[in-house]
Parts: sequence; structure tokens; C-alpha cells
Amino acid sequence: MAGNRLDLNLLHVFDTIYREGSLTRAAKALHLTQPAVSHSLSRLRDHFDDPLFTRQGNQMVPTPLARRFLESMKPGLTQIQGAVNQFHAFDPANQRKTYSLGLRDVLESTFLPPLMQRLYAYPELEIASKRIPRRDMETQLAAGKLDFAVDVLLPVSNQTSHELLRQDRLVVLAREGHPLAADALDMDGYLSARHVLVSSRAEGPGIEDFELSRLGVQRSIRLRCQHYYAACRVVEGTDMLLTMPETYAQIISERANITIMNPPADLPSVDVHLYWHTAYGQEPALIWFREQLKAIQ
Amino acid sequence: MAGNRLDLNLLHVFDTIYREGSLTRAAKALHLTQPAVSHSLSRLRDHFDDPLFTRQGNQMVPTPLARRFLESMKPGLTQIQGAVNQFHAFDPANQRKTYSLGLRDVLESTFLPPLMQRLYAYPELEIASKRIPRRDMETQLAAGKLDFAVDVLLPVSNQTSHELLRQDRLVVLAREGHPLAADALDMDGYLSARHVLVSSRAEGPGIEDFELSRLGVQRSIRLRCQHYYAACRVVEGTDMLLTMPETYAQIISERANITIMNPPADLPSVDVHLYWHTAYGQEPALIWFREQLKAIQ
DNA sequence: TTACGCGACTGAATTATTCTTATCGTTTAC
DNA sequence: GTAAACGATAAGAATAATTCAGTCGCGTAA
Repeated sequence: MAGNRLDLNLLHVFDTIYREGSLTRAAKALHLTQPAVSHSLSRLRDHFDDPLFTRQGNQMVPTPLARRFLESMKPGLTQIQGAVNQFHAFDPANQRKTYSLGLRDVLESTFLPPLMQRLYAYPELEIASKRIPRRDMETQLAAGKLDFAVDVLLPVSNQTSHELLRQDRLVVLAREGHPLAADALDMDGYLSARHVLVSSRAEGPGIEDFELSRLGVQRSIRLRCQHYYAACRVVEGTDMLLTMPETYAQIISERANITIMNPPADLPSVDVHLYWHTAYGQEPALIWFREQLKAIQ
Repeated sequence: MAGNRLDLNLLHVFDTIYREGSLTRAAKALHLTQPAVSHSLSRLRDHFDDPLFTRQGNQMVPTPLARRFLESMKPGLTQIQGAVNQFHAFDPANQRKTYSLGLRDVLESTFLPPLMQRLYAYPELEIASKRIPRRDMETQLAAGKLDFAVDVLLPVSNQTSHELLRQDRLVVLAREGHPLAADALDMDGYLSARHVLVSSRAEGPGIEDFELSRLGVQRSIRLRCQHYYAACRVVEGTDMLLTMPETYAQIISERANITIMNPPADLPSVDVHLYWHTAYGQEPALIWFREQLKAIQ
């Protein structure tokens, strides 16, 4: 590469050194020898006039400039790799690939265990789950910082595609031996109890409350908290009821003294959708991953 | 480059051939010889197993696959170039750079003329203005398809930065010789007339109507349309009034038989903001451009 | 139709770059 | 304290890219 323009292939090397924290390991990952990587690094150092990585103990620690640089070039590199791979089949058994997922807390517990079980056969694949604010979901997908996001139905621009992954029925949880758990739960019983509401928002009703008010009734919410797990602990120790999605309820109830009951009326289901950037979603590696996600339902 | 991984430097060549539509011109732009570019192209052809560009007459036309590929890799390439340039000063006089702006129709007329006048001294710079739906603004900024967007104040995620560019006062327009134009416009006069409302939305009041209803009055809107220019033509030919931002009103009134009046009450001003992606905005070329935009106020 | 010129392609030789092998100096861990 | 691990460096080898020279195809003009 003539001129002062940076050799783009060095970006791969830079990214790998950053990820591996070692020239030797980076060399192995790149199928090169250690001196080759060392030379590439020195070329990068010349270009940026900065050491980029300093040796501390037995790992190469990035300098602040290196951090800033990676931060701003990594999404672009991911996109380019995706664009290039678009025209070649994806081989999950041999190709290394990191998928980054946006999952809200509850979904981590319901999705990751079966997903990792399924992906265990592919040791080269790596999953990174992040919790991101809803408002940032689309921009992160568009910026290439996130491959997929899983969430309830949200309004999105047409640059973002989505697909229904799972419809989760709402069920009611009570402690084992709860007086209302003896028979099928009816509306009078449901309304006579005190309730826990789990919501990430600071105020406003839950989706089940919308349906209840449509039926002309109202329940008495005595606790509002952010996590279902905490709510279940409360339910375990009191006579309060908790209304929540069935899948996660099943998982929690396995290790808790909790009974799951059908709700006293037809409540709306929680629709869990998979989101991805329309254009980047053409990449075979991402198409393959979508299939895996759908298969674990 | 060993292995089957694509040499990333070829992407620059690909992009340039695409842009120039000719190997010879691409070679000049890249400071290479024509056969060098030809060789690079044949390497790309091997990799993609596709001609990518076919000669038609005296220009190289991209194949459908080439189009698809450019579409998906161009944003990433732009981002990477930005990330690399981040650490080197920007020289607007000699460096080639294309800025892509998201402008809504009205803003094109108010921004582009003074902007291009200011940028005329820099022949290497290129501006592309696009109209994009509001909902897509953030994702396009995040995807690197847009460098800047200019619009009224909108809710954005913290990945998008914004800055107030200009506060535009609302004024009232009437045809020259309109009976109400003889004296200063008072509220009784304003309300006695029929009004045109310009809005990109299909329904709902304008911002001036919010203020009027706060004052306990309501005006009579008889026409709702999408463009101020069309609305002015209507105003020119009738006794209807139009309330709109002053800057654009000044521009239109120069070539129309229209009088500009102060509104009969303090109306809220239209705040025009400049938006950009927080991370990419660190690039010197973009910082420089922001300065230019602010300077033309 | 033919001649001319432009622009893309090809091949061989040269040049330049990048990789590898071998070795050294540090640092870390046992 | 010693061995192992890791990154930097030097010199030679291999590879890849560039240039030069020439061919071919196509469009344009005589």
C-alpha cells in the first residue's frame, strides 16, 4: 500500500491482538507466525505514532488511543466482514464467529441455557449478551454493535426486521400451600389477593392490568419491583400473587416452593420478537443463527 | 494475504472503480497505474467468482452482485476511514470527502445555498442531501449512511448527539395588499382569516395551534398541505394566512407578492437542531464540517 | 467499411513488501 | 534460581504487487 493510507489488513491484526491480549495467540488465530504479527504491530505503531499495546506481565494491554480506535473502527470491520461473508456459505463447525445479542434480564434465563446447549457442538462460536436500553436497540443494530435483539413488540423503522419468536402465556404464581392454590383460580380469588407487579418502567400498569380494566375490575398492587426473581422470593414468603410469563415461571418454580396457576381470565400473551438489521441480516452466519434461535422454541 | 480471506485493501479499489466507472480514472484517483487496478479487479473477480464490472461502451458497469456488495460494505468502509482519519488532521483544501446530509425539504432551501457558497473554495468536497423519514434518522446516522441530519428537536438515544443550530421565529404571511396587512396584525384579525397549515404529518395541529389553544382561542384551518412553497402560492392567490418559520419565509417572499407580518402573540420558535452519531462525530472532517454549518447562521 | 484511438486485459521481469527462521533480552512462575 | 514464555529484532526467503510492453475489443470518425 503506497501513500500514507493505512493498510486495511492491519486492522484485522489489530483487532485480533486486542481480542487475544497477546501477539503469540493472535498469530495462532491469524495463522501467522509471531514475528509476522510483531511486524504488523510495529507498522501500526508507526502509523499512529503510539505504542498501541504495552506489555504488562504476560499480556498486551491497549493504550487509551488503541481503545478509542478499536471502539470506532470495530463496528465498521464487523460490517465489512459480514458483507464479504455474505457471498460464501457459513460453516459453524470451523469458522470462528462472535454473536452479540441484546437480551433483557428475563430472557437471558430463558434463552441462553437452551441456546448454549444447542451451540455446544460448535466450539468456535462465541456469544455475548448485553443489556441495552430499548431506545438504543435500533441504533446498536444499525451500528453493527449488536447482531440481534430479543424483546417484546416494539415500533421500529423499516431498516430493522423482526419476527415473532415465541408467544408467552401469562400465568399466576403463589406460594405452595397458598389458600387460593387448592382449587382453580377464579376472578374473585385473584382480586381478593394482594399483587406484585414486575416492570422495568417506574410507573404505569402492566399489560395484565389493561385487560383487567377492560373487564371492569382492578387488582390491588402492593409491590412494584424490577426483577421477577426478586418478586418470586416475595411470593414464596407471603400470600401475595404474581402474574408473569409462563416460560420464565416454569424455570423459577423448579427451584422454589411455588405453584403455577392458570389466570382467572384470558390475559393477553407476551409476544417475544427477534430483531435484526435488515441489510446486515443477509449474512449467512446470521441467517444460520436465526434458524438456531427459532429451533430452540 | 494467505488463506481464503479477502484482502481488505481491495475494497478501496472496488469502491473507487464503482465510483469512477472506469479503471483508468480509478487508477488516477488511487495514485496507481491502470494495470495495477486491473490486477486488483481480477483478484476480486476470482474471489467473488463474478465479473463485478462489465464494460459497456466506455464505462465499467457494476453487475447486480457488485451492487449488492457495495451496498452492504460501503457504510463499514466509510466508518473505518473515519476511524482511521480520527487521528490525523483534516485538510479540506486537498482531501476528498463526501458529506451526506439528511435535510427535510424546507431546510434544503435555507441551508444549501449559503453552505455551498462557503464550501465553494474547497473543490474536493462533495455534498449529498437526502430526505429520510424521521424514524430512520438515528439508524442511518448509526449505520454510517448519513453524516449529519438537520431537523427540529426530536427525542434521540444517547448514541446521537445534537446541538441547536438556529431558532426560527414564526411569522405570518399574507398576499400583498391583503386587508390585514395595512396595520400591525392583531389577534382578532388573525382569527378572522382562514388559514393554511403546512405539516408533514397527515393530521394533528401545528405548533402554533398549541400556543393558540393555550391562549384560549382557535383559528380556522381550511387547507392542510405538505410544502410551504405550495402554501405560499395559495396565499398569493387568496386572502388566506400562513404561519411559518421566518428564514424560509424571507427566501420565498423575495420572489412572491407576499407580505411578512409579526404574529399577533408570542408564538414558540422552531428550534432547528443538528444531529450526528456521537462516536463517529470525533472525526476531524466531521468536526470541521460542524464548524462550517454553525458559521453560516 | 475501414482506420484510428481509447481503454481494458495479459504476461514477464523487476521491485518491494511481508513472512519466516533464528536469536536475544525480559519477564514470570515454579 | 532456573526454566519457560513472550515480544522484539536481524537477515534471508518467499511471496505478492507494480511496472512495462504488447494485444485485443469496441466505438467513433473518415
